[in-house]
Amino acid sequence: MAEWGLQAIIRPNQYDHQQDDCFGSIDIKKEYDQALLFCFPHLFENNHHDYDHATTTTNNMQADDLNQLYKPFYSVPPPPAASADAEDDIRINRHRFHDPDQETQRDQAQEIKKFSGSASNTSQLAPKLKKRKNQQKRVVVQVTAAGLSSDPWAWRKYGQKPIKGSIYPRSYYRCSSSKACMARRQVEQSCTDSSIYILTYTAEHNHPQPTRRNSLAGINRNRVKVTPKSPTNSSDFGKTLTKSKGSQVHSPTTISASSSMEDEVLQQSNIKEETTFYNKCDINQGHDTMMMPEINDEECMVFGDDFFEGLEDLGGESSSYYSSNKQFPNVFC
DNA sequence: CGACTTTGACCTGCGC
DNA sequence: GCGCAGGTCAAAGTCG
Repeated sequence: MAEWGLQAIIRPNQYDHQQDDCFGSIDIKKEYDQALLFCFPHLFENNHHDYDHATTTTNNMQADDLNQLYKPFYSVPPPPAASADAEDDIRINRHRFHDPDQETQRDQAQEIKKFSGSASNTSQLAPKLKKRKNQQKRVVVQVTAAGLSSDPWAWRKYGQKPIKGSIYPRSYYRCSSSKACMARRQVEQSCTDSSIYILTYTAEHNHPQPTRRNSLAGINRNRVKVTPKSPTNSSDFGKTLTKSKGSQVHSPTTISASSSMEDEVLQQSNIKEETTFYNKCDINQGHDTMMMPEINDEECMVFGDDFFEGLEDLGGESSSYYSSNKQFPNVFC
């Protein structure tokens, strides 16, 4: 993973196993749970009667569990349940749920370690982390193009920046449902696999999930079909980026507007998502697979800051494996 | 007219 | 303090 700042990838159907061996004390399950709740909370709504788990006979999730799960991400009650179809299809490993209070305490402890711990320890074990001081807890999700349009929240773009080390710019979105909502989303395209987009969610929504997206007004604009032109290097791309008014650049932004493939994805998904955003949670036989909505097995990887920090400590061995093989070692699975 | 995208400028944190 | 890089602002233009 030469240029990609994100140093780790994990597949949702694989992280269940052996992650303790791979990542020590890093709680990957926790990150994954958080990401799912953060981005796709409706997956957890009123579906407890359908939750399934391959290794237990208990299918019921207590209401208290759900309340606990929502705490970190909602200041208001969750919206009504998703469609019955979605309910039928959703399968969630109950063992992935966790106690957010414990999580909060652990996060705080980690933060304390991170910023007030021994400098010698951290500097020796890992390269200096370039973290913004006010950086909030964030959740990183990898999705494909379809996954981009599967987000039920209404996002409004407020900026785009070329990112050092990446040939693709990063787009910045804020929640447009409510002006007071501090939720943010960053979208950038993976350097190693242009079909993968990295979504980074920060802050949390302070309002219920919209039943309809109110951000569709601009989604059909700029539908000038231009063959995506992959920039050859960062500097070239930067020029293109800043001079591209009127000409589309293949970027996380224009992807939603100009790519023909994305056009189709969006047009189809825009229709579907008003009734049901998430109807494809799947279980592979024998595997405990939690599918992101409308995202295939290969399309979704979720992880958080703690995860990356742990990997940095590991020296990037795992990430180099992915960059060279585009596959995940079994040790991740 | 309202909501959107685009994009240059500006702000802020961090390393040196 | 300076420079770099990430993040945000806001004006301008577009679209339904």
